[in-house]
Amino acid sequence: MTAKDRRIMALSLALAERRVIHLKEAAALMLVSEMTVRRDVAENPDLFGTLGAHIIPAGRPDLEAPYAIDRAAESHSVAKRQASIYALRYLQPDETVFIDCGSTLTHLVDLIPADTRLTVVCYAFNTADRLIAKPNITLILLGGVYHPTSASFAGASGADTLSALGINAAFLSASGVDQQRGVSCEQFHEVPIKRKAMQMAQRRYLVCDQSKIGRVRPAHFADIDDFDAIITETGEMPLNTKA
Amino acid sequence: MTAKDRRIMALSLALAERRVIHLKEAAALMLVSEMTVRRDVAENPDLFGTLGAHIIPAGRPDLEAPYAIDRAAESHSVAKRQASIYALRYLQPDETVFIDCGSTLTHLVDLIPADTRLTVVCYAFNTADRLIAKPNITLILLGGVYHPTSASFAGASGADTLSALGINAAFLSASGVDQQRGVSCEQFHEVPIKRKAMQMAQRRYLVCDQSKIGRVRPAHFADIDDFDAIITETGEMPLNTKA
DNA sequence: CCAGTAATGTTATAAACATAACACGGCATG
DNA sequence: CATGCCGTGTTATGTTTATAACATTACTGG
Repeated sequence: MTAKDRRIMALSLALAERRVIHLKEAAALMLVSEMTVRRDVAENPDLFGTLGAHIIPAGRPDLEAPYAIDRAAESHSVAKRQASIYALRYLQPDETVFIDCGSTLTHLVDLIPADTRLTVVCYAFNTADRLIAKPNITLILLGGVYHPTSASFAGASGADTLSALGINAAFLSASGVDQQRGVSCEQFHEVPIKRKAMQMAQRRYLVCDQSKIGRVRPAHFADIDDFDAIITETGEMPLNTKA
Repeated sequence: MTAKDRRIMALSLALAERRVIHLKEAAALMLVSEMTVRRDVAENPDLFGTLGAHIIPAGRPDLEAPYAIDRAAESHSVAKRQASIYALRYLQPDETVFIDCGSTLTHLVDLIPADTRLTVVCYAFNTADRLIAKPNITLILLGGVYHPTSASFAGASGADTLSALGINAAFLSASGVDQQRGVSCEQFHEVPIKRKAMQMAQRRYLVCDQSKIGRVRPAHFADIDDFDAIITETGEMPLNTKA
């Protein structure tokens, strides 16, 4: 048993350093046949996964699910992407911007050119994840307790940190936008951060797809004319008739 | 040009939802031949990468580099893993623990069983990343400005948040441990958080490999007998003769 | 409308990969 | 010291993937 154990140990180790390792490489590494490595991997599905002949760490629940176009349509990802393309025009280089959580704004992050220098404040894990990969971004993450439903962090210190920052533009997301009942989201814990970010920002943009218009969700956080513009897949609609 | 553009757009979109997509699936999705998708992918190496017939988002600098055993040996990963195995014994279920940044403790995180319920406080991105995947962990991330060198966040609010937490055990890392000159790390911004975490914790463990013993690094943050134990690949050495 | 070029598809062939079947050696247990 | 199991390697076979060459279609500028 011990030789085998050593192998799976070594393989986990190698995978901790690199994210993938090729079957052939792994076999050469521990001086056994590819077949043996295959069997090791197959026997430990909780540890290892595989993409063709490449061994990867386990826990990629996204691999199994076939990509359903309807699911993508349902989630309005094309609309979100398009809205983000419009929103990108409001993102000025060398500024400090706040980026809200939610899947819409991850598209915005993806669209930021690699050479754009920017300071970004965020509180969502998936947003931070993408920003870390970009070399010219200074990232400020608001911490707190992690909420899996929105992949975001929430806590008192987040709003505190925000108060000490000078923010040029805030990009907010919402899952409900109603003329009378204002702008709302699903999670209450997002509200204090959204509000504080809007308060601190010079410019406020709401980015969402048209399907959100007319909907009301539980957590209200702003009125429509608190924003300088609402940006959807059909373009921007200037507001701020208040000021 | 426009049809092609639409395709790479759609492919980016699909990859934003799932992390990988199979060549065949992608071809079916946009109603072109696999060959065309191959060419699309090959023409945009800055957007897409490939693992066999699986298309993945670009920016995996770890793929190209062949896995060098010497580099692994150099980084003492086996020793770190072993030290973490010993450290795991001090991790009690249902407690609140602090986990420091640094590659050693990412091993500890990897070793936490999936069914262990735990509240974990951390401030390193790679630590948080691994913890999010674990269902029974409540994660508290200390935010702040991101420092790429240590993949960690630093800021005043981190220490503040810590003061409001009750921590049972703190697992610290270090890159220098010297009998006379105490325990030190590379980055000064880690010091306030390390100190506060130690101050708040009931039990304090230093986890590092033997190569760190006798070394002194720039940022001093504790003395040796501030710890309840120092845990290395050879096992734990109880201390705290102070108390 | 035509030539020329870019984009896409098709096919052929080689390489890589997956899987099953069987062979060999060690090393426990009776 | 045989028996049988376990771990491992080898081989054979079919499938998938990679690449290049060529055929077809679509698009462009004149």
